Amino acid sequence: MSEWQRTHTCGDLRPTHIGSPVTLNGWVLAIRGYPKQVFVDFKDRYGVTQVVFEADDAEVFAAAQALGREFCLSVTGEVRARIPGKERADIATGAVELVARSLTVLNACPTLPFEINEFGSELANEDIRLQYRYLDLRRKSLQNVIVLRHRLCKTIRDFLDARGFLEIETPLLGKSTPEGARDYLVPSRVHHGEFYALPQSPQLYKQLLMISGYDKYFQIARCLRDEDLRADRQPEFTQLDVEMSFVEREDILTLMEQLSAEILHTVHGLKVATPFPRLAYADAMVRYGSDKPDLRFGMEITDLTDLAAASEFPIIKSALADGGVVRALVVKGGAAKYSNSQLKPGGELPKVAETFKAKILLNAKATADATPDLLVKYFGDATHGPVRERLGVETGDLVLLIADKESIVADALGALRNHLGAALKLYRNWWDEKAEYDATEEAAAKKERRPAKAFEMKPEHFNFLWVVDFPMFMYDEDEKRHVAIHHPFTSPMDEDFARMESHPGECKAKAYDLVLNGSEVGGGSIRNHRQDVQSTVFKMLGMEADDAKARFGFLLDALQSGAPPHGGIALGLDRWCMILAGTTNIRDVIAFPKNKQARDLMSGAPAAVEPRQLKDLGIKLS
RNA sequence: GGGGAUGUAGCUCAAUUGGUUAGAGCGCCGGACUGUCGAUCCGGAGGUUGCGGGUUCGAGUCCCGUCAUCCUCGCCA
Repeated sequence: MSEWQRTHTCGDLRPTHIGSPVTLNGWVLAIRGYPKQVFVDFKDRYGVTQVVFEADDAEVFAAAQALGREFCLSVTGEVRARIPGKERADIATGAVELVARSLTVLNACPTLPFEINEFGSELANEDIRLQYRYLDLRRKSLQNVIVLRHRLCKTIRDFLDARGFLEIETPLLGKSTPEGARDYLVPSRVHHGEFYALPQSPQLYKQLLMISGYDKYFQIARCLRDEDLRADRQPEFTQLDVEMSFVEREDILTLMEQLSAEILHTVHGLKVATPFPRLAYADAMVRYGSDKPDLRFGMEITDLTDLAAASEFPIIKSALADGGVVRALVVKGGAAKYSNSQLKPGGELPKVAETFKAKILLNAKATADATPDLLVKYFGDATHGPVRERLGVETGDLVLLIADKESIVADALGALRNHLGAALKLYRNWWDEKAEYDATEEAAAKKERRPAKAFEMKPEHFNFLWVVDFPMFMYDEDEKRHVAIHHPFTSPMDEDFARMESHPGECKAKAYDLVLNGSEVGGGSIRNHRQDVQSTVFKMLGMEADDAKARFGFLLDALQSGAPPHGGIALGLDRWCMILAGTTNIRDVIAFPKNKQARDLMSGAPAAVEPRQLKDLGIKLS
């Protein structure tokens, strides 16, 4: 054993170790120099131990003078009790300290480009932290997330393994199937002019595994999509991919409910109630303006189209004449919370509606002295009463209305509902509550030198919902054809098999989404295991028979070779991690993420390559 | 691809209507301090205000362009 190899971690030492010789390896967190001692807070991912270098040992004392923050060290010495009254209850090793007898600097560290500690000072800009990701990852809170992610994956693997699932790897180099997202392409050196595609998901392979008889499959799979990024989107992301044979929708939903409950229990010690509520897509869109509604708060949307039929108000009249709808949100007690300037065009709320293409956001305050009464103006003398009744308007409420195309009304009111829910604190993210709690509790604990009492999460912080009964197709105005709402391998409902071609807009799919706190955290479907049904779906998506054969011939052939009924789901692991870890930034849950421009700021990827490499590939840049 | 925000010291941020030599905290360097607690006290170094152009007697500040980063809509079967 090398002399520098550790006997314990920086989180291990306790009073029982007093008198023992130990060696610790780790990094310098902080140095406090005195004439007679140097104190070093010594850390690794397990904890922090105070190391003392004493002046009577001239050699180590001199060496300690030269230390800097984030140096990597090996320290050998003796564990001793801290002098009475100097113990610290707030750190695990606080009763003892290590007296250094020898010091090995394993590696020095230059002046830090940013503050690694997240203590007091604000975090540096993300781009500089991404550039030095290896330093940023030394931050305790990032380490916690990385550990949580491991715990999540381990829980999933154990859960599925215990139920007979096999984890099977599928290829990274596959065939481009230009339906849906853009593929990342990989040029073939052996076959000039030909390309592999990196998988957007293992969808086809897992279906083929079902056909091969591996009836319970899962994979924690990397998926790649060459699309523009968002705060919650990376070019490569991870899915828990699951597929089962001889199952129906309920089997998948039940399994995922059990898995979700198991995850919450293992990761956060919470017991969430199952089964999860279910909501039909159509209801979700009308009542919440979203296919992934956040049900931690109410504020449902109310349809007023029928009552608006006689309206003479120009905006409503023209919207209805164009086949549109009129729907409203009631903000309880909102009349006093939103000023007229926040409500007029360009104000806070209309801006939200405008983002989602709504031409105008109508409002009406229900106050005792409201003159003119805008609901009368919008709906007329005869109808404003029934409108008021249906909305349940009370004095002090604010009514927000949009009259427009149905999809616009749903999107805009759905966005407004989310905006209002956040602005009026109708729901709280657990991490926001925790931040408030920590700000007071940790400060108090620090002052009193006691361990901070941990914030307690509740099962109610995690609101699960299934959205089911999605439509099969959606007409794409730009492409002038139907596109699959889920994906083209999804099975229509049994009763819709026969009318896919005659009434595509009315067909529903055996698809389902798992929603957690207003985030889509999973999506799946029962697949087409009959070749004729699959062929019809392709046809409906505008694929000619030979086109379908060229792209998916292997699947169509396989479906005729004893394909069992099958279905599955994919959970967005990164998003799960975000919600469990309490962040809205996907980069916080990935060890080495890309930035918004899909660049790795640390390595510099993507980057130009040697002309020789291009020549090998037969590629000329224009 | 559209909209928005930001860019000033190693880091986080100031700098009045366009007006002296661009400041502070943290970090860094040096010193002090007999047990500290991600210290404290004293001193010091550190800037082509992202880059390029323009307006002006004078630009961190105004204008044009450009680059970078983030947020957002489109997009993401």
